[in-house]
Amino acid sequence: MKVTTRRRPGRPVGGKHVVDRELVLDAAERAIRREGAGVSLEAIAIEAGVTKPVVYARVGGRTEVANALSARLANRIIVAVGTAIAGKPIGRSTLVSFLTANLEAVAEHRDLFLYVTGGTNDDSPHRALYLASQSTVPLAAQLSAWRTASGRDPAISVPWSYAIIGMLHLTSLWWLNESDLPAGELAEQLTELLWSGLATE
Amino acid sequence: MKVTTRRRPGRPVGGKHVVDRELVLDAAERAIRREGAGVSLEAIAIEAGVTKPVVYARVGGRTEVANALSARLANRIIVAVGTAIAGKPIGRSTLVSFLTANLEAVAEHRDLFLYVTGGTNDDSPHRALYLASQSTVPLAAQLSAWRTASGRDPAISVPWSYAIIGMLHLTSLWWLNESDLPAGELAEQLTELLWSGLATE
DNA sequence: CGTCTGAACTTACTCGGAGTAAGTATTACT
DNA sequence: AGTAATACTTACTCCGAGTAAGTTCAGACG
Repeated sequence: MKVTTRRRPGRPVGGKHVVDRELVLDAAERAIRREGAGVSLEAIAIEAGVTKPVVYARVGGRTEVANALSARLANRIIVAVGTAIAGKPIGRSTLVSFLTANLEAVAEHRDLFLYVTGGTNDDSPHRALYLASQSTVPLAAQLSAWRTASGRDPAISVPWSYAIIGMLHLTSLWWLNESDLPAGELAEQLTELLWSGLATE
Repeated sequence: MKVTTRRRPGRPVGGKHVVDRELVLDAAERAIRREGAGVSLEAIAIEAGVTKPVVYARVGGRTEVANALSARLANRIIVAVGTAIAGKPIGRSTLVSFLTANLEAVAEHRDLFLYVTGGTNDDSPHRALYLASQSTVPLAAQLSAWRTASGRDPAISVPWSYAIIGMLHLTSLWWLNESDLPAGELAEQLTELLWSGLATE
């Protein structure tokens, strides 16, 4: 006999949603942890204790799930980074903290990061941008304010933000898969490039 | 009556391959140009004038096709960049040329770039790294030689290469989709970051 | 010259996942 | 009580990846 007696069709007793959007996304994260980045929507639904159409009703199809998880991940990273550099003035050591916090956050949510970056559907370029933009917005704001404060052109901050996020993105991917450097060390190396530039001076 | 009488089953008259690997990849590029990054293998096969199993025999499944096209794209970029900066010593203006050539090459092969970066299958993180590594290898060699020549630590050049490629990668994506800056201008902005760094000095 | 083996294809599947239509049980309203 | 709306599940369709089996031609061997 089966352990899990599947829920019968029909409205559930109590009349209320059996799971809400957040619970579906929680389930999605667990499913990703278990099965890797290639999870099917059905697996996510089962993990949430419901069936596919419920997932569609709460959050949407594959793209929407991925976007929602992107938002979650971006948010966690932003929070982690925010607390790591809270109060510090912009400077070299703050940059190290920023990068370290980023790397550590990515490592902590490894599977989620791979799921989100490893586009499982066609328009993953768009999602890559979507994910990136969530991270770039606050970063660009910071940069812009900083440049303005030091009397330099702030217009450059948008492309610079994409540049920095992209740099972190690929470096993280490489680091997670093929390197065993400590996060702090890699952060230091990236800081060297980002803060001082290539120039020999 | 049909225009194209489909090839009959059986060995073709003449007994030789009707298309080789390169022709299949050419067809893949055309198919991508026509249908965008979401092309099916069947569409590629038809474009090549054959059927799916031939594509499998010549180059392989989706992943292999994507990898092969990655290699092509990476190669073209490397060549374009190589001729753009041939002979020039490493320096700020060479960096501008490097970045401009990269951006222009990516723009020229827009669809291919989106196909390759927009992983259509599960392990696109791995392919992203694969694509990246092809670009990073020569770059890392350059950087390493340069750092050695100027008496500095060359070990840093691998992560730096990934950093630079990643930066270019995401910036290109953003530029292709949501910006209309001239390539040279964006290259100038990136150079400012990459050469001089964030530091105010 | 006929036959047999292997090469180079196509046809025709299977398999799995995304997305959707239709059915069923419960609640809420009149 | 009877009806409408709600919140599910079942049971599809559709499409693409990948593969097994069938078909035709070339070359070798008698």
